[in-house]
Amino acid sequence: MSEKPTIKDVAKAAGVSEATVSRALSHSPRVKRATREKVQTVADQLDYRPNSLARGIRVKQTHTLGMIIPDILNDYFTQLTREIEDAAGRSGYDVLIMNTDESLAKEAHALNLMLEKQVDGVIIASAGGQTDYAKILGPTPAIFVDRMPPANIKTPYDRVIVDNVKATCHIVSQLLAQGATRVGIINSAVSFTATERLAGYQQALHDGGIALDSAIEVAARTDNSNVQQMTRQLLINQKCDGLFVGDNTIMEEVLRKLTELDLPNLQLGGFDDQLWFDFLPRPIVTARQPIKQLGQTVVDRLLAHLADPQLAPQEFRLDAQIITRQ
Amino acid sequence: MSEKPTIKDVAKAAGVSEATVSRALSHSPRVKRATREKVQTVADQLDYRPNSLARGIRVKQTHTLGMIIPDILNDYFTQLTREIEDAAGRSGYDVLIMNTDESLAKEAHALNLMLEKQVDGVIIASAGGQTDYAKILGPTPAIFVDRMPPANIKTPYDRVIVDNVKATCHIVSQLLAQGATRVGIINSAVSFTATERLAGYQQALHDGGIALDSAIEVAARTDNSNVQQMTRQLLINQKCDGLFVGDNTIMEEVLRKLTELDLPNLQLGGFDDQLWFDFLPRPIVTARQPIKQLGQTVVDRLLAHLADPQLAPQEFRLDAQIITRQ
DNA sequence: TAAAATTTGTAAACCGTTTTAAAAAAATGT
DNA sequence: ACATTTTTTTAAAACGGTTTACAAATTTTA
Repeated sequence: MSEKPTIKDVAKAAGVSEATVSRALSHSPRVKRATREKVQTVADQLDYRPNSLARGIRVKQTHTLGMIIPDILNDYFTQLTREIEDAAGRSGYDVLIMNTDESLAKEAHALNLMLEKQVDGVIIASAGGQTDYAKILGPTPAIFVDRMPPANIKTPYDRVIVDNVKATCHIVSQLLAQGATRVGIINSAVSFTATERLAGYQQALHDGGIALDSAIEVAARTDNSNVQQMTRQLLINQKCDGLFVGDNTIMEEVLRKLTELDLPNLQLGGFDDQLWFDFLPRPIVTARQPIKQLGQTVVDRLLAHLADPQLAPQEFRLDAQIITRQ
Repeated sequence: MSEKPTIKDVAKAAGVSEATVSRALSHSPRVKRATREKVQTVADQLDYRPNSLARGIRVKQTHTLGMIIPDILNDYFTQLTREIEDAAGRSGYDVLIMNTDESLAKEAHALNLMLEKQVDGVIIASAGGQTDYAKILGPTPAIFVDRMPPANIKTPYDRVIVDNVKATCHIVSQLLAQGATRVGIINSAVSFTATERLAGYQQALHDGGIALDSAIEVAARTDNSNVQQMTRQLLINQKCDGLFVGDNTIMEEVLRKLTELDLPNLQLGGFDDQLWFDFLPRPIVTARQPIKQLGQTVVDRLLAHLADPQLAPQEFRLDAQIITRQ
């Protein structure tokens, strides 16, 4: 009871050698049926569970993938995580999840931990920064999803991502179609996706024949109070009648501010869809990402790289679905 | 490049023995400063990272805790996970997270995986069912949080949980105080917390001098359409002017149904607080759990059990905070 | 029935690290 | 300078599995 049984204990109890137990439990064909059954029952009875550390060190693979997400409180990433877990599970792989809270230090820690635990491959939604992933990862395969590494750093990895430019362009165009004449944007300053979404915003204004107004275009997020202040700035001072919000977490602060301001005619749009947007008193135009497909693609490609390390890196762009409410 | 460096490579490159490298990198005092520095630079230069599987098998601990949650899409559990990760990190422990999607099969798989990976202890929010945790876990310490194992199964483990009875009683009493005269309940049928919340509901009615009406009291959840149907049943057919909702996920379905029904005078309350409840057109009375404190307690106790396996199991009841809006 | 082919079991090597015990080197005391 | 103590380093033995090479047992073939 106080010590975990090892393969040795099972072998002794079953009256066979350790190697036989190993073969029996891994369903090797080179063992008599009667023997296998005997070993199996003894193992069950002892509650024997092979030590995967010992196995991993010998066979040099763990059938485990690492997944690094920047914000476990963000619904988008939890949904993505779930889909990736599912897809990996279907292929017999388990997933180690670590959250970095958008911190580079935590990301480095998570990456190190996973490599030390000898994951077979890692899935990264980057926290940004100038990390040299190739140097850290060494020969371990990896793939990026949603949050890419900075563009100035060369990476030999696959990238799976939604077409942010196109989707944002659609959303903003929709706001205009719904009657907005002056659309502002609140965007997160740093991330890879933010840059693309800004481009989509600009594209939509251009397509709509609307001159860019630098006063309403640039908006960097630093903290929550900042967002509320910017909301006021854009909607009251700048008199915007349309607003595009760059992501989930910013949207929450915007909505909070909107409960104070009385602006029934504002046309609101944002990236990432949430279930509860349906319950709000005001319709929001959103981009719903094909999360299941993203997850499946990520896992398929990573496993393909495990099977063939020579596989050339590639970028996958999927289309988001635009949700208009009323 | 194509092979990961081992301690042997470092030893050879530094011109010392493997044992010395091991000591140097683990900051053992039994190594000369000059030697340590030399080893360190060689290790850095080779991008050497110790194989934690190999270490784990030798030292018989991994400094890793496993955490099993029943629903990664449920905000409550992601918040709890984050707090537990933080608390564990402060004590030098890492956390392996696995999601069971409320499935007993996945829970069993997750538990097995963690034990095979030799986690030092496991934190469980149970998916219910009649699992004999003590048998599965063997000598590995564990602790339960929020979702307890079924009451008829004896477990030698700590339990950390909010006082569901008291909190629910408060919420329902508040609904009554706000003018409700006939309060219904929609509860999840199976879980441990559901039973307690039902008791709290009954208590509040009793305290308010209101007779129990079996027609509105019992409500089991099976699937989503079921919830919407029950909402209609209680609010229209049974003419309830107050409603208590047993958890997060049920609340979403109730709110969806409420967008169809025109019931401005309904007094609504539910367990678990969400940020976005603030943005809804209707105020909701909720119980906000002391998640940070729950997480810290869980980790503290689990680590205490690691240090002293003899420590007697204990139950910790924390109070939830009742949030009334307007 | 002997020889060959096949199946099954055994012992030993191996994976990468830590640790124990012993040896080597350096420091101290006389 | 030599004996003794102290500090560093090393070689070898774990840790718990898997796998390989090989021997033994069994079955098939001649």
